[in-house]
Amino acid sequence: MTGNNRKTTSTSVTIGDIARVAGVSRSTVSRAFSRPELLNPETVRRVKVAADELGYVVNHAARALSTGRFGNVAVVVPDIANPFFPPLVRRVQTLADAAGYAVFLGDSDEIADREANLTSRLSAQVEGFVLASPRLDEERIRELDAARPVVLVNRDIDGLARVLIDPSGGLDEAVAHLHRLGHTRVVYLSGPRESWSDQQRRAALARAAERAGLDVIVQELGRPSSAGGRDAVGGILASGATAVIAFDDVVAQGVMAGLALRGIDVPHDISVIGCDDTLASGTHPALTTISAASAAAGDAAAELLLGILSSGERSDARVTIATHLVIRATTEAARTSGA
Amino acid sequence: MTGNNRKTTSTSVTIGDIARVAGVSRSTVSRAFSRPELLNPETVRRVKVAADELGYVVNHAARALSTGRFGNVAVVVPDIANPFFPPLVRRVQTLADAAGYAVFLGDSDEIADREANLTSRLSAQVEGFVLASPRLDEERIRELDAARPVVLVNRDIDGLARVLIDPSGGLDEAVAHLHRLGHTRVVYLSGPRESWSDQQRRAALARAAERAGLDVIVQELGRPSSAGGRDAVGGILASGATAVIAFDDVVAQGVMAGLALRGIDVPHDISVIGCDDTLASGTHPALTTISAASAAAGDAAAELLLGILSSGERSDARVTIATHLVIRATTEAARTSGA
DNA sequence: TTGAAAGCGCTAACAT
DNA sequence: ATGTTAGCGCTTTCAA
Repeated sequence: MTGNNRKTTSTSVTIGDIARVAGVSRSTVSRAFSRPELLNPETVRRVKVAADELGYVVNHAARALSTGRFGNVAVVVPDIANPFFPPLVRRVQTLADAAGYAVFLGDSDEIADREANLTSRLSAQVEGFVLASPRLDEERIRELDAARPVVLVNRDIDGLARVLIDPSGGLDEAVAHLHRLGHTRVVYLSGPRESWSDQQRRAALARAAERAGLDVIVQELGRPSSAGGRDAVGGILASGATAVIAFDDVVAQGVMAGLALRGIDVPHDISVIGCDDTLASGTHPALTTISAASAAAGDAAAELLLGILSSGERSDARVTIATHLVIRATTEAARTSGA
Repeated sequence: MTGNNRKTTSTSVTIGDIARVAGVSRSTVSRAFSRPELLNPETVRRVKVAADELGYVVNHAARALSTGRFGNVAVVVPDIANPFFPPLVRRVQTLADAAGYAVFLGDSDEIADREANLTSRLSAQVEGFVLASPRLDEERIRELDAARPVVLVNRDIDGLARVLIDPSGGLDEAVAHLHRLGHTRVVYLSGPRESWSDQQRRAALARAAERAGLDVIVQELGRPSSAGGRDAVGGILASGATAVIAFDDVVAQGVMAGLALRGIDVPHDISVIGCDDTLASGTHPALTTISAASAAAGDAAAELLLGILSSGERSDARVTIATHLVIRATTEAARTSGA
């Protein structure tokens, strides 16, 4: 009853088919979609009716070939399974979609060369990129940007559009918090070497600690993972520190698991602070952490990119997102301090 | 010193340019890339040299237009921020990439119509789909599959390729476990109505509970979220149940948070079990849960799709992934039972 | 307001 | 082993 079982030939309906059905030329059909204001409204209507009667969907490849515009953007991340990224990806997908773009996802697995492959492969079919925490060297990023506009997240390259989560606010508060609680020595569990965020965090922490007269020991970790955090507890314990600040919440969670395994109580015996606030209060005890608002970063990045694409003008905007300390249960007065 | 600063005209180099430089025809250049075995090795070499001297990168749109093949696949999920999906997406991205496909990501935000939009928009530029936990009705999925091969995850549609995580093993064990501990009444916090997983879980739980003589009360929840779980504790408490099984770990985590807020101890006062094992031991207490291996599901789905694409033959494979109970700390003997 | 014609960059018969 | 030719589906001058 509902209607006509048209020949839904799974093979694509073209503009020519519509033209035939609607009794107009192919250019008219094309215009009905791209510049309907140039046409007689009645003609537009006829075309549209014919179009969805036939189940027409545009062939983006053909359109792209003709116009040079693909209607796609790409977002590439080092590890989509790292909880920092999904909210970010989600926002750029949502905003891009609303603006009519489809989005490619690239996961570089934290390795720069894979990222290079992805971006060069993708650059042939996207309008622009959001590169979140890229591991690529600056030169290759600049090259990419020369071909297609790039918006960076957590990477600060002069002249490119970027959104930066500034850890210093949160880290200042963390250091002050720890200091107030009587801690005098803290270990920082680092992230990947290529990570801008890690470099920022190291530096901000060093500055804040210097001011507060806190001792900070940096322990290298590489790929941020729960297992990495777990395996780091030996070193942490050996350092004599009473507090640890981890590169991110996932690592912090691993540290807590490792500590628990050894029967060491958090926060009684040792305080721990994470970064990114990706685990909410889902740990035990609830993790004190530094906010990171990855969804907000995704919004900002998407807006930047879409702005560039619609205006056609590059941007060297540098938007900065402040952080703060979220105090939960894993920090408390140091036991072993005060001799 | 390193060399020649060629005219890297960010505007694309074409096969014609290479042909001119290498002194061959355009078809020869094309063949040098797609079927080099048909050419004189020396010719191939000359072409390749010219190609990367000019910085050539293939125009996928043009290639797609000509061949009908895009070299892209799409994976669509209801919510990339739900921790079940990232590992899955990651595996399909990795395997697809290895097979030479780029991957589109679609996030339907749990809404069927958005999913429909995404898939129809994407179907014009992909070779095939992985639909993870689709919210679409069967008819629309079949239509999509008619146009492009679809591999389903956690959705069981006859005749389509699908990978199914079967909750019954884990749920049987969960019920037995609860029964053994003396629980007699358990509430099940449901997931989205359109979710095949939820339907399976309800049914499997009902069967297992029936066998064990356990009382199960289903409490509807809709979109699975931590907040939803938190808000459900009122109802849970009112039900008089001593245990709750949640649709997924995120919901379970919310329940635990809500319980903690009211000073109710887990597992002393009430036991809780999650699903999917996405939070590892990252909760407090560590969550007893039902395994789900989303990464494995991603592998299976990717292999299925790539198999279909390379063989050119549809598949109605139905691969099933078993689950089991992972006992951690949130389950223990019922206090309030036994009158 | 609409149509005709050319061309986007590539591949694929079909020659040679 | 290589060149010629036509055409994928769409947009876009240019004419009418």
